[in-house]
Amino acid sequence: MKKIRTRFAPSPTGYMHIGNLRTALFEYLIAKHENGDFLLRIEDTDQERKVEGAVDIIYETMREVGLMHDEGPDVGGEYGPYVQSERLPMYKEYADRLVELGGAHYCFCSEEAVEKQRKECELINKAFKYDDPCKHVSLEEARKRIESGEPYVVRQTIHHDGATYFDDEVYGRIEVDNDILDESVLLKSDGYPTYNFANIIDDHTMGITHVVRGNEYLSSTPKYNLIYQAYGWDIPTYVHVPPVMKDEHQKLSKRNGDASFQDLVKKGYLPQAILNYIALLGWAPDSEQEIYTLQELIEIFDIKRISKSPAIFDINKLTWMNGMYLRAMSLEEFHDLALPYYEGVIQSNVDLKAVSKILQQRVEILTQIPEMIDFIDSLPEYDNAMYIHKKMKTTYEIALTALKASEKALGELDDWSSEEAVHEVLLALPAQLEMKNGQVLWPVRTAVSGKQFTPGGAIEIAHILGKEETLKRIAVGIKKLEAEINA
RNA sequence: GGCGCGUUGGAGAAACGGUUAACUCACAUGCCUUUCACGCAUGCAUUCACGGGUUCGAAUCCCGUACGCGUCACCA
Repeated sequence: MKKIRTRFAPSPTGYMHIGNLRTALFEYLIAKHENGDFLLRIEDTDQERKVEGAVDIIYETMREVGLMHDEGPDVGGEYGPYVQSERLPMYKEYADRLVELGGAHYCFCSEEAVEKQRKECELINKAFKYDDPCKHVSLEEARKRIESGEPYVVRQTIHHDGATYFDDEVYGRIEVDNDILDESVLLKSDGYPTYNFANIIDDHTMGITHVVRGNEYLSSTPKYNLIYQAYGWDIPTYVHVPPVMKDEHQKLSKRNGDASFQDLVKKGYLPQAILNYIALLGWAPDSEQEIYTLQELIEIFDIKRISKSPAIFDINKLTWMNGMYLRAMSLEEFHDLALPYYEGVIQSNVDLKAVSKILQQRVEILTQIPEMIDFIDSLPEYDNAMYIHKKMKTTYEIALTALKASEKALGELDDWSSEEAVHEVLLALPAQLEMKNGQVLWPVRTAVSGKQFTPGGAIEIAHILGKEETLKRIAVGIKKLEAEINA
């Protein structure tokens, strides 16, 4: 059996679209599942849409996500060059050959002439199909006109009888009448190939066995097959994949302002979690497992389980999954990731590792960190009502008693190096005061944090803040409560 | 408009003609617990867009309808 070869062929637009990334993932998985090759090809035939630095974003994304290509512009390979703009002479050669084979012809029509016909079609609400007078120009004459410098394009020649079909791995057999196929431009007048053509030539000459792409190409695929046939080439295996949607009507796209891969990373999502999540969009494993490493995906990926219908991107589930990844890693790994988010919000001298420890179990996306820990540097203004907690059964009086007792007990504790010591001191209080744990700990937590919700409880927070700061905040609490009660 | 494709709960989805339609997210409730979160447990589609048909039996096969999406560029 032939070695499977797939390719990811993005245009350098400066934006790594989530849908494109998923296509790349599928291409990678299809190849690697069979120990095949995965290559990267840059499709930059549209000179007008070229964006500076866009190719680097592609490399960067692929690296971050672990989709390493075996061949490509940066790593080389036997089938190069891997950038379409560097393959120009080749397309011209193949185009000429296709003309000789009868699969295409030279066309000298002006864009205006084509446009005129298109308008007419639109008027009568008919699908546009260019009726090209140049089809009847003899090859000899055409060559003469080219020789004389007349601008031209190479246009596909289609015999409008019969039907063409192909078997897609996902959608099954697709059949269309040749009669509706438009004879589109293969080689533009600037000498660049169109996507239609470049793709075919590149995929064939690079030995691509599985063409994976969005299902918007489903209806034009028969046209491409006609070209393969004209050359006498084997038609590749087609894997058309359903789109990734923003909602039930719109695809995920930059135009809609939807998040790109880079945007998501910036928002605090992990590349691995993103990859894991998108693997499950439009594809489902034969298992109930949700969390997969890339290696596991390679092992279980099966083209047959790719879905035909669109999938809506659900940031909610990605967020959940990201939290799973965060919690599954070691404290050290998490700490390294969290560190940049402490920058500027924690200036005081606290044990950041201890902060990471309480955060790891609660953070879902990294960017949530700043607002979770903003109370560490300075005690926020807070309402006394926060001391009242129904479930904890606290009142102002109870809270005041608890704080006073805590102030005294903690004041006598000198060794704050371990959390255990603080734990021991505070947990000795409820018995002494004949209170429930929560009646002591809730007020303390409130006093030291000034927040409704905090990562970690009274003990962890007090330990992180240290003796001086903790006592200072408890004193503030006592003062506030006394004022409240006397009022 | 022609052609192509799709339609299982709020989202991702399983099911490959055979009893009560998996599982995950979300949501709700309870337990655990010093808050939140984690974790655990329970609930959440008498029904698979709709209408016919085939069959002893259909989400699964066939036909039609509706709705949605794609495509119809010297963009990819």
